[in-house]
Amino acid sequence: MISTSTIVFVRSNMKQMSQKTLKTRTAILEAAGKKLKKDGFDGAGVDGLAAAAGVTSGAFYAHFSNKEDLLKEVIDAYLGAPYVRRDIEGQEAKEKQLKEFLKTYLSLDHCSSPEEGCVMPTLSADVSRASMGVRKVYQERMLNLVEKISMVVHGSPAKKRKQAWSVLAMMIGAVTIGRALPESADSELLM
Amino acid sequence: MISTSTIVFVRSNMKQMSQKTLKTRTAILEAAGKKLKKDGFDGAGVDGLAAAAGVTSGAFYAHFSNKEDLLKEVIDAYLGAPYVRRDIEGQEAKEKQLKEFLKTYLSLDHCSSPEEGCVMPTLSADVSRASMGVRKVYQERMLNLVEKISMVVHGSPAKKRKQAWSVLAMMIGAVTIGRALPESADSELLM
DNA sequence: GTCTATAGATGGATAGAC
DNA sequence: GTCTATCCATCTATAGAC
Repeated sequence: MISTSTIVFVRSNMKQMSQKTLKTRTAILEAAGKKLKKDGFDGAGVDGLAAAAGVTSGAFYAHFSNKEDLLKEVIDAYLGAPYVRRDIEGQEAKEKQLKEFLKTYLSLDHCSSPEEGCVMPTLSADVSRASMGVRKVYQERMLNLVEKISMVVHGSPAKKRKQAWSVLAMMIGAVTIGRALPESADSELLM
Repeated sequence: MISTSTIVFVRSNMKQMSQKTLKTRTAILEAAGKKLKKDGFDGAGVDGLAAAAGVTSGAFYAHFSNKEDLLKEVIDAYLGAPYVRRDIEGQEAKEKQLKEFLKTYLSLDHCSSPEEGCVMPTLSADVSRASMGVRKVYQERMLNLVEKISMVVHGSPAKKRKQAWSVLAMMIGAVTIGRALPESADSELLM
């Protein structure tokens, strides 16, 4: 199976591109991705997204066909990417890692910096208003995450998946609420 | 204590207004609120919000000082309003009502119609980007909900509140995910 | 591939007639 | 209080120079 960090840059339908081109594309993807998470899909303009990467809209449209295309690629590249590692062996070690993961995820730090944080709490509502192409990629990444999380929890296969979905839901909901509340009123909400 | 349905319309800082004025204001609040939930704060324009209530932007600005003011009032009026009733007596009846409530909340129906549904999943991300005034009202309404939910669950007072927050988080997260996924891929996510 | 410049549409908000 | 009309800023996307 191909790793997440690879599939970000190499897709079957992607034309050959030079190292420099790839570098610019990646820079836009990263900087614009942060801005997208911070300001929301409709809150960020293409000019601003491009400027975040130190380029102008002309360069932007050389790499992405439109703003929604960027959203799709951001989700494909970053949704759940850094959080769950596959290389950990043993049930106990996996559970420990999930707990560590949750502790980081449900933290004031994560709430304070949406631009650095997870894609799900900030962009899921935008995905629900986006085209089917975006939602398909979202689904693909989410199912990937669910599969990984369900490998850690207990119960029958169906129960495990259901619980994995619940864990994901709680993560997204908690961070969403934590960010909407003023200051650190969420001390009892987080872990 | 004053009831939610009353506080919607009568606030201490609100000037006296005729029945007709109040009726128009309420119509905008309701119709524009639905549109806000459907399209997001930045996705809905003032013209469109007004048009949803059958008026124009001129009328809109006679009732709300700006778009963010509408967001604040929508949250004040609708966040959690119809879901938890206070008039139910007895622990058992309360638990039963919470279960019924959750069943409705975590349903395909709720996911399919954001404009008719709860404010939290659609507008929380927008609140986190809004001014402190909006976030304060959001906090007020959320604490109100948490208090009601914590009256139903079990454990020590601190534990009860913590669990109430968890329930809320899961509700918001589940509906958010359910709406972002394509079609009914969320059969195992919902209840 | 990236820039500047711009087209064309829409955004929030105000002014003045009624 | 509500309308029409409008100002001005910003938006998405494209065109043409380099």
